[in-house]
Amino acid sequence: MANIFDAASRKNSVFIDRRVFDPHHSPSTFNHRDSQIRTMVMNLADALEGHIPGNMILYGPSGTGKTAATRFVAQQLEERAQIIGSRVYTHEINCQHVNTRYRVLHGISETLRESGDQVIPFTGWPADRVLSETIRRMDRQGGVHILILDEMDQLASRSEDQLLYDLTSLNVLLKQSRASIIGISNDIGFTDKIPGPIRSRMSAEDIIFSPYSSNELSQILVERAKVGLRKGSWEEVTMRFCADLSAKEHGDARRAIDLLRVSTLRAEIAQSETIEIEHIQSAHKQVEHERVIGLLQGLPLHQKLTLTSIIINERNGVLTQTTGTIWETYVQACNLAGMKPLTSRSLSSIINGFHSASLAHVKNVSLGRRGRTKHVSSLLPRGIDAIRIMCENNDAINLAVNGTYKLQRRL
DNA sequence: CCTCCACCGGAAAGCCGGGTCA
DNA sequence: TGACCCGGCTTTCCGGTGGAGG
Repeated sequence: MANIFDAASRKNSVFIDRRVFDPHHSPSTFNHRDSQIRTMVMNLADALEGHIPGNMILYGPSGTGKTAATRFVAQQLEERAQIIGSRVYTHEINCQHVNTRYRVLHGISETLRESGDQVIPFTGWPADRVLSETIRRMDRQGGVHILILDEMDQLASRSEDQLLYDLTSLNVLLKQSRASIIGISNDIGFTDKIPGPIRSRMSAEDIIFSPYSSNELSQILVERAKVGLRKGSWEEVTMRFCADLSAKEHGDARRAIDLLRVSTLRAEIAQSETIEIEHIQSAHKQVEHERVIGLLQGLPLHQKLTLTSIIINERNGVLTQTTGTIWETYVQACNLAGMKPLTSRSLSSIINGFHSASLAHVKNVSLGRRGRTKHVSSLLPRGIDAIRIMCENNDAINLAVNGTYKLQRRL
């Protein structure tokens, strides 16, 4: 009797090693970022002799290899330190989630916890106490600590200035060890948000990562394909197509690699032995749809109501949407759902958030005597029923959408 | 050239739900 | 059990502003 898993047999899989398509995979060699890596190595070599390496800040859009290059260099540094018997430790903190003074210090401290140490709670302690515990543990370990702050720009709000102050003063407070910072940022203008005194204390060297060109992306994809895909299942020309598509939109290597992964899955589903252009095209569509659907499902209630208002306005033929017209529809929607609307100030921030998430195109415009505002239009891909997705399991939105539709039609 | 609109957006403060600690 | 702390979200306050129209 046929087994239901027969068709899904991996025997003829196009993949031979899926791990190289994992977003966290670090390749054993690192190409196309030679000058950046050289600069990092020059700075960090000091750590091997027990000196304090210069602080560095790596700038560049996402998927330009900042994190991967840093991990690569950090790993090589630790290997080298082990060989020559010098004490160098790297601590990587992703500030996307670990984004407050308390959490960052907590994160560093916990990597240094030994048996017998008190477990620092996720909240509750005064942050100063977490700082002194962190310093105690760093000193106990000794050597040089490299603190890698990934997505550091997420910290640059008022309340986190204190953290940057703490970290740049570490070498004054530490007695038995040394510390140095590698910041990684998507936002090139983020140092401007840091107060001058802290910026000058940090005196970091800037290292710029620009988006990969189509050529570079193509070579990266070929490198991965050589390791991860069965020989004969792919051609350079299809990798080129995949790279061109990615370079045109973002130049993000991570997304390009993921596109190749999904394309390969598409080829497997179609029981094709080779990856064809059409697989890449349909994967491209699928990846974009999944990104948007994920975003929509994860939106908080008022953001859903705001986006719903934008879509309703659009469907009702409002040609140029401004903050004002969205606000009116949004207030109606809230009333119908029996909810208290947020202030227009909050709505304005929500709309800006849609722009960053590429859910809407937002442009500041001046209408002269008629004031300044934003022009807003949704960027949702065709074929996605955004309102239906947002309505799932949400009575408030259902109520607001249906009511607002009826109301608008009557007008 | 000046006014003035309809917002913008930074800063600060408040609220609230989660937590620790003595 | 009350004082205290953290962090996310929100409101409040308010100075700022591009450019059409007078």
